[in-house]
Amino acid sequence: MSNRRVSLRWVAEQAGVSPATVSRVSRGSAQVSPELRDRVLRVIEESGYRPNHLGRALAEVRHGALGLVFPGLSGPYFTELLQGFEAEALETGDSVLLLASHYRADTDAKVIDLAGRVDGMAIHAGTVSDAVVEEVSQQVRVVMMCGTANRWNASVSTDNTTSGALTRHLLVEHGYRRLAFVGHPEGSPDVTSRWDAFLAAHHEVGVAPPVQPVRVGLQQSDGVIAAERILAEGTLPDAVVCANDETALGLMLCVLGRGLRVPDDLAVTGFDDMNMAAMVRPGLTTVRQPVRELATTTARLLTDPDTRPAGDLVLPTELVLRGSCGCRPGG
Amino acid sequence: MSNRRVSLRWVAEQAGVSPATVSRVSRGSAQVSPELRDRVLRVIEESGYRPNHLGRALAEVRHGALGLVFPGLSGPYFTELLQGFEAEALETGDSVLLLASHYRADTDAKVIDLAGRVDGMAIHAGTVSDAVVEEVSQQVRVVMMCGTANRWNASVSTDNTTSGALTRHLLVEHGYRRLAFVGHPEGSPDVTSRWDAFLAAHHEVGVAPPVQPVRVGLQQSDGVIAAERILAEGTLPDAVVCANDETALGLMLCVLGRGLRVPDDLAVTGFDDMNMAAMVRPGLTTVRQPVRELATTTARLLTDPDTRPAGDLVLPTELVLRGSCGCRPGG
DNA sequence: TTGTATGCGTTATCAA
DNA sequence: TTGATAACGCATACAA
Repeated sequence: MSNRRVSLRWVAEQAGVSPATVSRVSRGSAQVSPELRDRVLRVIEESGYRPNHLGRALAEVRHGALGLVFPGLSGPYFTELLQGFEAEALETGDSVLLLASHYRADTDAKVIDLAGRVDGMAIHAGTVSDAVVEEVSQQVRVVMMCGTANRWNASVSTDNTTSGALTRHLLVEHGYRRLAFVGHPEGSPDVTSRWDAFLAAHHEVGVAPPVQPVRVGLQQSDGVIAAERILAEGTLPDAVVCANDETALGLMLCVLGRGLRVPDDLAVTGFDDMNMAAMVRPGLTTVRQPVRELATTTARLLTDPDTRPAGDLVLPTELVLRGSCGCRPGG
Repeated sequence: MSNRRVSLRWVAEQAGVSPATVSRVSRGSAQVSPELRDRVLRVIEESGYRPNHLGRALAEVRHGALGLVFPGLSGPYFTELLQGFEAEALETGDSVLLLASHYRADTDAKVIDLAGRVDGMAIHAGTVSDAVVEEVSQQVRVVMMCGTANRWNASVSTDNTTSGALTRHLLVEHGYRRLAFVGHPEGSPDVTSRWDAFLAAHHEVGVAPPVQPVRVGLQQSDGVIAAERILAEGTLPDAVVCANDETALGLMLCVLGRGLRVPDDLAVTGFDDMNMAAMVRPGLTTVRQPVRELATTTARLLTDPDTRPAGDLVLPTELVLRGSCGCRPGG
């Protein structure tokens, strides 16, 4: 019977050995004579003994858990990040403690509390204050996702400047002159970089950028909202650069639903290269970002014993040309 | 300085009081004279002392954490479930340990391990074997999501039979005769119920159902695959009932991209009523399922001290008629 | 190889 | 009100 009263000490008594011996057998940490080993193993088997996690963690000074801090959870981006992180943590036998800030006021306290329950934590940029990041960085190993490293931790992000290459492509190859940008630059460091790259490309090429981005969130429904806002204005832009694929897809869906043609009436681009980008018609021109690798790399930095703060690690991204920008006409 | 060597005992020595007194002050569990209280508080403040989670949990025999076990993480459905659960857990100060099975072989072991780290766990149906569910149910409080209760735990699910009402609507109100079903009935209990209700409705009305469902997964890209499979066949069905909104949206996207008209050439329905369902054109006819409530209810059952296994709790669902089935022509 | 004893950081019981 | 002291369950130096 898997009675919950079975402790290591209880097993020791039953087997007629010392607690230390049971511990050794249980974790295979040292040599034990076959005879005693069998006796202990039998009792463990019959009693369904399982080492108590808290006792072990307290003695080992190790939680066997990793923390993951996000602003929110919605959308395929966070899903992929979460999935990759969790899968990687699973490999090393670590549990994953998830914390979403939901932009609540008491997030700092929650993060600090979380730090007391894990061996390391990944924090997505734009989620908690720098002060708190610094505080927990001194307590547990921390890796920033999509942000920048500080003195005590490392960071992993992807190259957002490809957003500039994409913009140049639209401006130079296709000769578009009026571009719109959909996204909230103040909302997240990633969007900030993409908007900056978007502006820089305009200046390089010598075309006037829009004075304002269309400030919406990063969900698919935000793309629909953006579309309606853009359609409500007098003249249509030549192309709209969305901060991510989700909004691009929502926007395309809405625009196509109104009978407009993409890219003929309006070119559309995204960022991420998520599954659906290749499946819609026309295919979505976008920037491929290794989201899963971002997650697994982060987890590995947290897990690997002999890694130390290595500054900012930037993963490469890649421009992916499909039909929605005007390339491969008819494709 | 937030030196990590500060233990309760250390604080006690610094303040010149007993450990018990520090504990009392720290957690406000008993009356302490203002004088000693201030002394202790000052040391706590200056040292940045924080009670060690493991020590506390070990003594209190309480983890302050909830586990969440899913098959996978992808898609808005799980995202919403996760978000709701996490938010509710946050309310009571519980941490959330996330475990995705990824359909791996060692899932059972992981689930059993998880059970040793939490006070209660929510398990999504179709994730782990009944035997393991039973085993962990005797160890920690368990609530099944979208499954059925056993002797030791409760379950929360939503009413999938509305899928039958939806099918009848298609058959009776619109007079469609050839329906297709997109989803994998053997893949999850939810889809099983919806497929069953779909078949039952056909029998009720006296129309022959399709011999086979279009067996694909539940992601948006699966909807695209399903569309291609359906279009590849000779004749188009009158309507296609998708197991969830995601696949319905993917399917619609693909079908509209090919120049077909919804619902004129092909009616489409989903299940969930996620955000996008109301935003696409035509609006997606679907069944509204209270996903977030499903999650919060589950979390509350796990959290509330005076709840006990209450059998199966079924949340109501509601038929939502929009344009994609043929209702409100032109809407 | 095996056992003893101590520490990990709290909480809680029982005296004082 | 306060302080010893014994759990809680396990790991590990150290001794045998």
